[in-house]
Amino acid sequence: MAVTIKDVALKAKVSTATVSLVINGNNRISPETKRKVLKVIKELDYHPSKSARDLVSQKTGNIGFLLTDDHFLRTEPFYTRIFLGSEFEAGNTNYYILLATVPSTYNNNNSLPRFILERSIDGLIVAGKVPEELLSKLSEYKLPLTFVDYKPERQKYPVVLIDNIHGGLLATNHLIEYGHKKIAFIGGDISHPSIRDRLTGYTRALDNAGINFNKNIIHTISPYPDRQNGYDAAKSIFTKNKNITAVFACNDAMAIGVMHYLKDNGYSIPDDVSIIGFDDVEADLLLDPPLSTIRVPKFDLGAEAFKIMKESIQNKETKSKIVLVPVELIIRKSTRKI
Amino acid sequence: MAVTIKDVALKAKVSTATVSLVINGNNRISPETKRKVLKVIKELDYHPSKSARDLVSQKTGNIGFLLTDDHFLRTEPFYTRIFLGSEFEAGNTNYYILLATVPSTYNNNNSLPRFILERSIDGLIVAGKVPEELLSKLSEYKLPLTFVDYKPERQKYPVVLIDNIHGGLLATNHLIEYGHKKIAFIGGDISHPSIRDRLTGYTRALDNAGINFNKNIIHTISPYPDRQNGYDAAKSIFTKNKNITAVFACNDAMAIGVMHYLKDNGYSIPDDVSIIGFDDVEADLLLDPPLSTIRVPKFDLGAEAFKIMKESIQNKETKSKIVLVPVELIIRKSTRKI
DNA sequence: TTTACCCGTTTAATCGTTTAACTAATTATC
DNA sequence: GATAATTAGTTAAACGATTAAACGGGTAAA
Repeated sequence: MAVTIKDVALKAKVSTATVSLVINGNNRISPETKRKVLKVIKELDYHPSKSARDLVSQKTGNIGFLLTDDHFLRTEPFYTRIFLGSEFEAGNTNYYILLATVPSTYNNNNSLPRFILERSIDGLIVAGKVPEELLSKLSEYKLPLTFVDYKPERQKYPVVLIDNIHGGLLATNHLIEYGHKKIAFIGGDISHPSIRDRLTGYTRALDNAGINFNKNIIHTISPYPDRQNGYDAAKSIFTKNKNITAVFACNDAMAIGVMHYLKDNGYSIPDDVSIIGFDDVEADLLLDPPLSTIRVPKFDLGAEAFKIMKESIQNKETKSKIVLVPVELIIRKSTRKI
Repeated sequence: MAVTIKDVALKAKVSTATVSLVINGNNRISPETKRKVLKVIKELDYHPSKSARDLVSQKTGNIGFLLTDDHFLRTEPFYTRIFLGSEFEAGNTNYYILLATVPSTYNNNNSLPRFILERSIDGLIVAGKVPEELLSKLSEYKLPLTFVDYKPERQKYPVVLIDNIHGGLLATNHLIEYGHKKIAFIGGDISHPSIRDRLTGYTRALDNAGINFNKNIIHTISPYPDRQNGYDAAKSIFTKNKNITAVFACNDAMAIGVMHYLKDNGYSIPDDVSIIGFDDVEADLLLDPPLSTIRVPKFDLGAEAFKIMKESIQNKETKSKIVLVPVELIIRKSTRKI
């Protein structure tokens, strides 16, 4: 059996209360007693039991991390990186992260994750979009929440988001600085907030540079921003417009599709067309040429969400602030000056 | 304040013991009382507190996952995938995974992870190589251990490993079946068990096919199996041997280096040289040509380790069995028949 | 000298469960 | 019909900490 506070108290000839007070740095204890107790603690290699502490303090030292199963399992490790960022940040603290997934089809018949029902978390990080039903059930608990990469409708909690507008601005500015004027935008579903924001950055950059906005070279009707849709979008844009010199794709997957289309049709990258993506997925470096892009620090998103969660637990306040995590322009070989 | 067992007992007009017995499926309780209690539980939406249960049962329902900090943070997400595999498998059970990293320079002055000292795990999964000092400190606790992708010296615990020998066999057989006889092996430090095993698979396959083992086309002196070393190894082998038709690289990183060397020197892949790697990293698909390889199911490694951990907690036995997780041959475009 | 206060420590309740030991009522056994 | 065995439930201790309240001795103020 492990060493308990009683063993320490006995050996130090004090009460368990005294030991507890020493451990918790209470200054009511005389230096002498404190020294004596600490000595015994060291001798016995005593460490307080977390279970016992949890019960009496009505805290758990755990923070939940919630996402939908499809986000957890999808091939491109976006949300799992965020999760690892939270894990990393938690490693520097006294908290542990507990992970749970909910079905993306979550409805009122589904039950909440076990860690909520059993009260084994002090706060919850929600990553990515989750069903509305889940949110309303969640709000019945007085649990501190923090959202990351998703801003719920009626937002009353802290939210950590990618600075998509700035990213769109950076990418487009980069192309403009390289002398490009005919810059196509290739995006997915425009109703998705992050894609909308990236487009906003794009138009803002054009505006700032006094370049005319040409809606013929803007593609925002793909249902999902994947490689195939990037390929198709490039086809539809490039067959109708002959003098495009640069493309800003709303993410790397689409950018890769665009690259494939261009290669298949005799364009050379970046000699004929410059191209920049968004995300900075691992594969970018292996492409030919390596893809310039906007780096999204997924790890940082998770770390930031954790920090905010920790704060809002400790401050007992639920401010609804929005934190934008900065992105970074990564220049590789797929863009060139003209 | 949350609903407790007392609230249920009060409302159901029974003792808390009865409620507890009902929850835990004890058959001493009459169907009638059971129904009554369950009804109240549902009405009050009662869920037992994990903290309280943990304390009294002297279990925690948590399993620790331990690895060194450099393994956690390294770019190629090998161990984090294993971790996610364990997380995934845990999601199907009543366990949570707690993550902790230790410095790769761990020595006796470092303390053990908090979750061990505070007794907040029921078992520990150790992923990858960890310092010997850590292991000996660990063994002072009566904690069930399971190792994954690492077999400690004096192994007394279950170990989950990649079936490297079979992988080497599969890769080499594939090349042999495609008609190759002059097959180079490009590996890193041979003292590393997994590289040694892959080489063993290679030699065994040659043996089975009655092909002579030619040590001039075997490269096992690179300190670390990365891309640059792959490039250099290819240079050293190909400048001295002219009639190599295929390469088995001990991992994909080296294989990519080999591909670069071959391209830089006018070889065409797979027309002049077939090449196969090992690991199946995401980038393989984006290479030109896409790389044939041996798929290592990292996720499965973690899941398997978790399953074994769970079993050995429940069976209270510490068998020292070795589980080999099967690998899979993935044929893409970098290998061809001659 | 009495009263009040401070200081350092202890006492004892508490957190929310589980479970061994007990009890009372019913049923079975001889 | 007396006793034993079974059944269904309760009582109370325990898990290992924290912490409000109580305590007693010493000192300072009245």
